[in-house]
Amino acid sequence: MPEIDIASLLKNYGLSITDARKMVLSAFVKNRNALTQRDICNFTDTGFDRVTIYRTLEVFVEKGIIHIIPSMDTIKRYSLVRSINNADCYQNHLHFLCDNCEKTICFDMMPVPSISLPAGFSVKETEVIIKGTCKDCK
Amino acid sequence: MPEIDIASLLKNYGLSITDARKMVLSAFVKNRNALTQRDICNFTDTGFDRVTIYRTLEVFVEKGIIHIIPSMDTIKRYSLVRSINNADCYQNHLHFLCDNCEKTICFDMMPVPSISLPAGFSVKETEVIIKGTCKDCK
DNA sequence: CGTACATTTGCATCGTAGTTGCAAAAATAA
DNA sequence: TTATTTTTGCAACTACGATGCAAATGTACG
Repeated sequence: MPEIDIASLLKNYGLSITDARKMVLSAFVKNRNALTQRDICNFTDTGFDRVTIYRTLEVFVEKGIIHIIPSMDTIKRYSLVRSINNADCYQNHLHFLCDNCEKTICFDMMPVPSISLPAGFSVKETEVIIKGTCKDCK
Repeated sequence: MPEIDIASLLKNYGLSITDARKMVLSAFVKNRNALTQRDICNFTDTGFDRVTIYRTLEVFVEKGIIHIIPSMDTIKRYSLVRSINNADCYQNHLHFLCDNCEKTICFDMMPVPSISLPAGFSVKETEVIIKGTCKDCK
């Protein structure tokens, strides 16, 4: 039963269990792509208010359940945090942006090569955005 | 004389030479960090209209003079295209985001390791965003 | 150098993503 | 079940960015 998993997942993150949160979290669990507030409102078509979705996404980011994917336009995109952290606990995220279907596909399971920076720069997180054509569009 | 360089640079890109374009381009040439429309309006304090700056940035992106840096918020950030393209003409961009001073620093001169994706995905451009603390803030 | 045409700029206006305050509703704890 | 805390929904607001159009500026050519 997925319902139970979602609810206990919320509990594990120290969040109270509400219909909106269950809905948003399962949207991410079921979907490999990045999601926007609009995606979530439209796709599931449950009648939650925009503001509720915004606030739910905000809380999920604070708790480290999802993260914001850097993007070129002015729309915030989110995806589940599934990255393999390396020995130093840096977070690495890898996403693919298809310039045809415009989907953002998560490749967090793939290793991101570490990049050495000049002295004095400390690294907390690495985001790799690869642009091109995805396998469904080619 | 920097004026002349800027003007001929515009000409080389097939653009007519106007005060607004000279101002915006020199802002990028003089600045190693990423710039927003607001940065450009505030920093130089020449009285160009917001819209003029937006349109200038748009034209510069089309001509390949600057590019949009993926970001986590809803503000568009731009920086000069200075990347070394590899043999296959992929564009690689590397930027550092300081979580203290919030500057976006361009490291386009550094090589970006190539990442192999599953079959069927073709790569046109790679954007690497490294988050952490910059050398001035540590 | 001055005129004619093309391009760019500024103003007003609009669209939309995201935010905030507050009262009602729902969740948690006792 | 009740009391307290948290979350939700509504309304209103902010800010970035986009668009249409007339005035101003740039370019090309005689």
